[in-house]
Amino acid sequence: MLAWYDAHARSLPWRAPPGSPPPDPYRVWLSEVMLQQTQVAAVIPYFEMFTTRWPDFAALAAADDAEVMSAWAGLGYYARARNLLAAARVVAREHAGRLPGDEAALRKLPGFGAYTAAAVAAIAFGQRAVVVDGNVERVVARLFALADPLPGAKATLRMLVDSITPDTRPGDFAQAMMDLGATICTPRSPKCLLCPLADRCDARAEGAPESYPFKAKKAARPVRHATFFWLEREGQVLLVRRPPRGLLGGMRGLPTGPWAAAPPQLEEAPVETDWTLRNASIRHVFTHFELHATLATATLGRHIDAIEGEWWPIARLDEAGLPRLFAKAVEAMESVA
DNA sequence: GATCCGTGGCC
DNA sequence: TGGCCAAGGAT
Repeated sequence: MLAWYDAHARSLPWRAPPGSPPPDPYRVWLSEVMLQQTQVAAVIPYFEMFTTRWPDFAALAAADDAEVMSAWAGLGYYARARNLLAAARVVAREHAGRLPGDEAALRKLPGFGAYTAAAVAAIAFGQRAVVVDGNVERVVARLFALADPLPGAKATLRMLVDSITPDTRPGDFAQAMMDLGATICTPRSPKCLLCPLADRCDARAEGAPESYPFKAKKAARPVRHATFFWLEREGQVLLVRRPPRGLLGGMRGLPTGPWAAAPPQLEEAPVETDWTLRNASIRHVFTHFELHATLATATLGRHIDAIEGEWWPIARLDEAGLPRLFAKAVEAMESVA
């Protein structure tokens, strides 16, 4: 794997060339958090923006929460951004601005689970650690033709990864396994002819490597319905800050009514006024449900106040840091107008 | 262990 | 078209 990595490693903004000293732990950490459940191509522009604006732990620890959340907008899984800030502040305050170098200490920081702690320990600090992500699970399940389905097989897979992890260049080994999974040992149509492990791959010997790993079936995704309220006043629209936890937690958004099994129409409008229900429909797929939203619009005169939220210039909504769901609503309004 | 938590790309 | 998947973590 190391020889293959020396020849075929992907060049990525957070990565050091194979065999060279480890890169800046801050950049390794930031990239690993962004890469959680997120593909490389989606991460690269966010990584460049973040490292330009906040080049180290001290800068990020001193940043405004709202600016960091806005910068993360569109990348998804917003708890990552909240934990990112919390971890940066712990590192700045309690660890003299440096990430601890061992896996157990890393694991205690917000946003560091088993994978991220192992990956940072291996890649940024050269520690031997068992790094298991979705790519590694797939590669190893195929290599050993593991018949047990995920997620139940995770403990077995971790033992198998441990059994093949070397003492030397553990960071390069981990990245080699992940590169292999991302480029060769892909979920569908794996490119076995290019794989350095093809000779010893049990799944390939069986003839259907793409059938691994076996997985339990997922539950069907229900549909929920909501109304988004577009309230205008003098070229501005009302935005609210969502609660700090839960779905899109801590992000700006349009006021919405309840998200229910049936269209809620004008329930929980931010103000009692003459709403117009539009027939523009917004569809957005989350991990566990699909949302169908309709828009209700209204315009206020200048003297109505005492409404919770921020009045935001409509012409500058692209700067509001709206998650995609609400950005879609803005697009729908632009097409209506 | 099961659920919740975004978004975009792919076939 | 829609189901699946992606460098997972928190509760």
